[in-house]
Amino acid sequence: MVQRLTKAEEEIMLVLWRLKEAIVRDVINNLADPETPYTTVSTVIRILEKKGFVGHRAVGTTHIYYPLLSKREYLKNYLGGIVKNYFDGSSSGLLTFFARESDISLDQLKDLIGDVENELKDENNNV
Amino acid sequence: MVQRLTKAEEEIMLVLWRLKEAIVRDVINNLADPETPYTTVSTVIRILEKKGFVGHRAVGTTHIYYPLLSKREYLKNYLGGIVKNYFDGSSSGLLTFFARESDISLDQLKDLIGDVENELKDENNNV
DNA sequence: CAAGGAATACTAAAAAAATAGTATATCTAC
DNA sequence: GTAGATATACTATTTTTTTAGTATTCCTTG
Repeated sequence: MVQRLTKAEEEIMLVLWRLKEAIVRDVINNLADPETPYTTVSTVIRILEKKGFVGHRAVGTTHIYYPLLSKREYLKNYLGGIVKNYFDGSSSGLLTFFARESDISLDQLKDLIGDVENELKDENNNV
Repeated sequence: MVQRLTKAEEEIMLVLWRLKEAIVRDVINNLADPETPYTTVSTVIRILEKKGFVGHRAVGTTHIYYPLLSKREYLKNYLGGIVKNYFDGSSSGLLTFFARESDISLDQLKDLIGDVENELKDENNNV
């Protein structure tokens, strides 16, 4: 099972997921604090690489980093853990909580279900 | 904004949320590993207390601990952070992802929406 | 080809988290 | 009231995370 990202790791992974691939400089430019020292970011990326979250290919002297674990896969695990720990493993438990606590309105919720319904149908037809 | 729980803290908070209140021994007995040394658990609880997640009242020499932050409140923040970071702040984004990736079926989803709808209506009538 | 710039590697150290031992206080049972 | 059990406080160590400085390599440009 994939381990959880730390705060610093998460921020960097979010950038990598967004950019698909990036050199350290790109990552820094996309952080909340672009003043973060180069070496700080570089270190965290190398830790991510050691943990298997990130890979790289070398182009000359620079490394182009990219996620080895997709955001989707990570999220699936992450949310799965939350469902397991906070909702007794009940997916519908999370959904109910979410519907009630989020700022989403009932109408939006209904519309959304329609969308989801359509998407799921499409997916089924494709298989 | 409430900070995120660490792994060890989370496991203990989940027990406290479940038991409503507990002494250290009760917490230990409800951990995945009930062999965890007393002092280890005690230390984490005292850290949780320092951070404001937990309070206690003394009865003789023992402390009865209880959550100061409800599971609901914590989850709201926690999921809110996930929505913000992973779904561009879009609640419906999480919902769609969740509906597609979880093992919940479309029919279950529809039933569930009905339930949520009813619950939301009830809540509105009460206000 | 030498100087400067840009990149990563190496190293390190502070801070936080996780784990746990020892000391001390207090209740209980005799 | 003393022995034993039980509880927390205090202290400490290891590991992980976070942050960042210095060294080195390599490309580029004049």
